[in-house]
Amino acid sequence: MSIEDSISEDTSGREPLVPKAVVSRLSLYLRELQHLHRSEQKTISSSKLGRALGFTAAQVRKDFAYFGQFGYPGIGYRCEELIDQIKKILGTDKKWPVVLVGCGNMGQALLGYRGFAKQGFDVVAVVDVDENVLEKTFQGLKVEHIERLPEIVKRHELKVAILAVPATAAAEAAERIVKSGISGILNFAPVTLTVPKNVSLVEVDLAMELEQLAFSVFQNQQP
Amino acid sequence: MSIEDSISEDTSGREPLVPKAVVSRLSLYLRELQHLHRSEQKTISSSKLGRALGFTAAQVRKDFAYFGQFGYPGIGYRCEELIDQIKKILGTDKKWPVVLVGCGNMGQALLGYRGFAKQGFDVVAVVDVDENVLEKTFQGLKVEHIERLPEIVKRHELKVAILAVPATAAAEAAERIVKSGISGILNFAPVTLTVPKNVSLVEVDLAMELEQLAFSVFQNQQP
DNA sequence: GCGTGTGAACACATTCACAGCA
DNA sequence: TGCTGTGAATGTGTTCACACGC
Repeated sequence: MSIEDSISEDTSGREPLVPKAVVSRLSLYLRELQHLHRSEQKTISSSKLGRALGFTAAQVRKDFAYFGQFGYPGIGYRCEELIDQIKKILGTDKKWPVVLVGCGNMGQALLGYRGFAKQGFDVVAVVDVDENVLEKTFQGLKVEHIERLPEIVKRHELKVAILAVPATAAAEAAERIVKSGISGILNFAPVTLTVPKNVSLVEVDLAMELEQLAFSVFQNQQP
Repeated sequence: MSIEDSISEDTSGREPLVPKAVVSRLSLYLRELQHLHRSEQKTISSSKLGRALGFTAAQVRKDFAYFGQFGYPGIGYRCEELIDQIKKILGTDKKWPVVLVGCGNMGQALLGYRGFAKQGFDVVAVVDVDENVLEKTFQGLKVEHIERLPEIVKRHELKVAILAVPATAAAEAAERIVKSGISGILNFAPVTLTVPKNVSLVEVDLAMELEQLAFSVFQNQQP
């Protein structure tokens, strides 16, 4: 999860700022709604949507209420309409070109992952420093040297980078990314990065997720 | 993050139950402490540890206080000692053998990821249903048919499975996993799984993480 | 002085419960 | 009747501020 606040700088402290927890549920709602939409389901009530995801009906309604009035009393929410609304809120109604930094084991897997494109994220360039992968082509993209990053960012008007290098190389890579003019980093390296506060950061640490699971299993065992 | 509570069933409602947010920070503390330990740093104060991770000193102290008194007034916390304590709390002071379910693109990457082993998680078996990978060997492990799961679980006394199959196959795979006696699933498929409440679930949806990042960038842009 | 542990105060998030609309 | 939108009440998590130990 993001270390930074998900919300814009609180310069004046007046706006009714959306809680970060709400934003993360928005993605879950979107995923479920897209699933319903594919199943030809036209509308859904807050209680059913909540049940599917493990939330209360009140929470579902309140979450949406932060952004406007999308529901129809007596009916519920129209799936397709709500999908569009959430996408607009998240900013994923438009395509996001992204650059992949690091083309090792994890990087190559992310390149092959079809799930990004489905939500509007297109990997349009790949950079690395390792001789072994430089100039090679993966999924139709030739790996360029990380020095090229500034021009790549400009050329594609990139805002977001996916960082998938070894832990030891992460800090330096992050600095290069920031200097290239990127404003958001999805970090897979198990290191706490320091970035300027105008740059957003989301961290995914797979070992940490397993630790959380281990703890949970551990608890449920001796009740 | 887990859909289930990270905490044991609230059967009687008396224990001072640890907030799930605390547990997720525990993993972050651990990562940072291990980093400090490798840098020969013997002790650390709550304020410095907090600053490194973006938390307040009070929060750091309160988090640890849920589990006991680990600090030394005037000194701080001894890194090595605290590492051991946190590992004991998370349950990662012992090795956790895990089974990987799904050996496609993502599964193979996870198999090659060295970060799991570093925290005590060993992938000891791999299962799938796809003819193309069955019987093949990856990272020294031969892919077995998912039907074998029950005996594999028993043989290695497995508690945890990593689920990395395509979305369409996830629900069925999860059911097989549950039936095989596993009590925790780390799910990489972008689907909401339904599991018995004695089974823990942690979800990692990479597209969702990118959505969160997109939103954050989107906000920071028009201030 | 420095730094922990902790009750009390505060801020934030969730749930309740009901008015109002289709 | 069914379901949304929302103020009020509750519950949970975070920060403050200070007593105490090194």
